[in-house]
Amino acid sequence: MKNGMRKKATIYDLSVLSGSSPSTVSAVLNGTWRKRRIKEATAALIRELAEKYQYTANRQAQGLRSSRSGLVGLLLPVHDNRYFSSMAQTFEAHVRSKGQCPIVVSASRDPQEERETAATLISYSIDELFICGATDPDGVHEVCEKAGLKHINIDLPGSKVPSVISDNYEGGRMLTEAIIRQFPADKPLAPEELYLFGGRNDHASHERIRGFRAVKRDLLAGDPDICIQTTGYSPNNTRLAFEAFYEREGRLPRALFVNSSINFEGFLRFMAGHPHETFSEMVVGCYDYDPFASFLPFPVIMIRQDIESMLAKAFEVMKEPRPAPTVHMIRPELIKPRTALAGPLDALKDID
Amino acid sequence: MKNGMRKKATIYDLSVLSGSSPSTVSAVLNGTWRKRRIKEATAALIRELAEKYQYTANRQAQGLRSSRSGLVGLLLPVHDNRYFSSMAQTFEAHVRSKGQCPIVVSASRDPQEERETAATLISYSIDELFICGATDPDGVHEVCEKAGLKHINIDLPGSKVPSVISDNYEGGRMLTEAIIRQFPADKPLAPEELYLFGGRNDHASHERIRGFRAVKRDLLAGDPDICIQTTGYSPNNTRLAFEAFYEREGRLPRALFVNSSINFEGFLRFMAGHPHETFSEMVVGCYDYDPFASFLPFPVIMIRQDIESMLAKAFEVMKEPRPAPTVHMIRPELIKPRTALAGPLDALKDID
DNA sequence: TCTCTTTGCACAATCGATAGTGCAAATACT
DNA sequence: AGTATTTGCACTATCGATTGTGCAAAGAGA
Repeated sequence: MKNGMRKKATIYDLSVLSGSSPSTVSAVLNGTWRKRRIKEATAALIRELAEKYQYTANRQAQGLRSSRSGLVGLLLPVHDNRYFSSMAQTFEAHVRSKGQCPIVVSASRDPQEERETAATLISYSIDELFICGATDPDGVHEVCEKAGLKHINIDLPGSKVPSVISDNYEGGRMLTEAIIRQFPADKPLAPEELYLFGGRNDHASHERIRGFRAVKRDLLAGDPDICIQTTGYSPNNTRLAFEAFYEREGRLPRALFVNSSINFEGFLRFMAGHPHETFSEMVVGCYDYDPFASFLPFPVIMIRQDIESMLAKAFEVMKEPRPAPTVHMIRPELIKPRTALAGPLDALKDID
Repeated sequence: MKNGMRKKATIYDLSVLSGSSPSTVSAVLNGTWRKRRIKEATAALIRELAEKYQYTANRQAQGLRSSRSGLVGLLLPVHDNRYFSSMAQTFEAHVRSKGQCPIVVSASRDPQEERETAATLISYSIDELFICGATDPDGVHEVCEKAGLKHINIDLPGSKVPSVISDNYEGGRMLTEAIIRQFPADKPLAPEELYLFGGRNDHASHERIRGFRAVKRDLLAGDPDICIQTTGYSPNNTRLAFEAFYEREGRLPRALFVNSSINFEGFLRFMAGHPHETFSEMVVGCYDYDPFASFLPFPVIMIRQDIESMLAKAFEVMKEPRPAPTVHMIRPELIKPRTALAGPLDALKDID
């Protein structure tokens, strides 16, 4: 085995070594050789040489010629959050199983960055783009459309192409009901004791709030507007909202519906400044699941969005030739307090 | 603005539109035009047309010609964990600021998958590879070396190229000492009451354990071997180890050093099966930081690895022409219980 | 043996950008 | 005016693969 060759082997190298033409080598190595009526023996020889010289196709050349790169993009708001990183993990498995290469990037929930990032991915001729949690899905759509790039929305719906989202209304209902039922019948919750914090002017927040209000009116017979505090998705703004509330009221609400784990982090920041006892009587529901959050010192009810099903559906829809711009809703799951779910990590073999 | 053109504009299109040759267009748009003595007016015209027709260079063609793709790879064990997803987030910011495109993939801590994944990235002619937490860094090294790809190790060191890692010995010491000091002088910890769970036969685990034992011997004057339970990185194996311990001893150790947040998830699974009181008296130290874990019902002391500094150092070393295979150690930070740190998320603007 | 078909492969154009080279026109200089 | 420079750009090969087309040699059929 003579190593040390600086440059990678190409079909031209193998062509010389095998005595066949580059096109023959190409056909053998990309699987189209039967169609081209290449002799089995020729193919075998070339495969052997390819093995010996560790040939791997140059994807840029392939992509240039075929205008398909084998790259599949996932556009996320951010990486460092269990929801989105689980999304990345599951996405990667899907893409790799199709023999393609995942490329996951984040665009900070900024409409312009979303469009520019999409454009960058397009310049690499990615084959498909999954747009997850975009602030402006239709803006990204335009960029993709113009480049003839197939794309789909996840988590937040757009209007031009199919979307696969969590059933936020139903999830909001489930979570609200679970929060209310967490209180014993002899100390029931009053309507003004259940607050929702977080979220902003996006579809997911709207639907969750709609579910929240519906159940609240049903079960608690009341729903004061003051109980909805949309703080955006910034942890710090969320913290400020809690500080303001606490300042005003001298206490926290008995029950809390937190719009996302990112808002929950804002709550943590508030917690850091206040003693344990402040929280001892409260119940929190959070739309998103995080294993550590599930074990906090007060009951935390969580909603786990069914990432696997959402992505499975998205990949399925992606396979259709010209899918209608339908919104597919996937029912999320209610997770009771103190629950440690298995995740993608569990698929790993662990040696040593 | 006449839209609707299916295919993207190329330098040939602009060449026709501008009346210049493709090479002139290319030079103007890639910035080498002054060197080529192109008239300012010609350049202006071409730039204007490029703007109008929304030209963006085809990176595959560029890459094929120049054998540089503008892609920079990060190889992770897994995505869905705060440590690695923060790594991805910070990495992405660095790469984007250099005008390149990040490509983050995971290889499940499996040596063969690590090598194959590196090979895949190489087939896309990535410019650099950051190998993070690889089980077999030197195996990946061989693949990169053979392809002439510049690379560096992060988190776990290799022997052939530079590595930037957390100072695990010092971190292990800091964490152990903090755990011990968490106990009041009148109820001090005995050597056999402090256990370490998690980790395996890797450099990071070894160093953390070395730090653990050194401090334990110093402060507690004893260090029984039984107190080290290496369970690997699987949450489930970790849970089993705790179950076994509990079965045997009828209780948990008073103090715990958990090797990583992934092992901590195994502890969560154990917690799910046991009532609150089981943990009320204990102190846990975890090597890794997770904001939610920091607020669990018992004191959790955490180590935050300094991801920003590690990556900053890695990118700095990467710039050197032929860096020596040194191991650079970055001191991690001790995080006291109930601490919610700001993260990369805080850089986001939040509108609405 | 001679035509007809099938087999097996080589040739050459192409994808979109880059960079070395060469050459006419414009300008400078004597 | 005549030569020497400089300016401004076009030409062309190249990166590594894909694919439509063409053609010689081998085999089949009469």
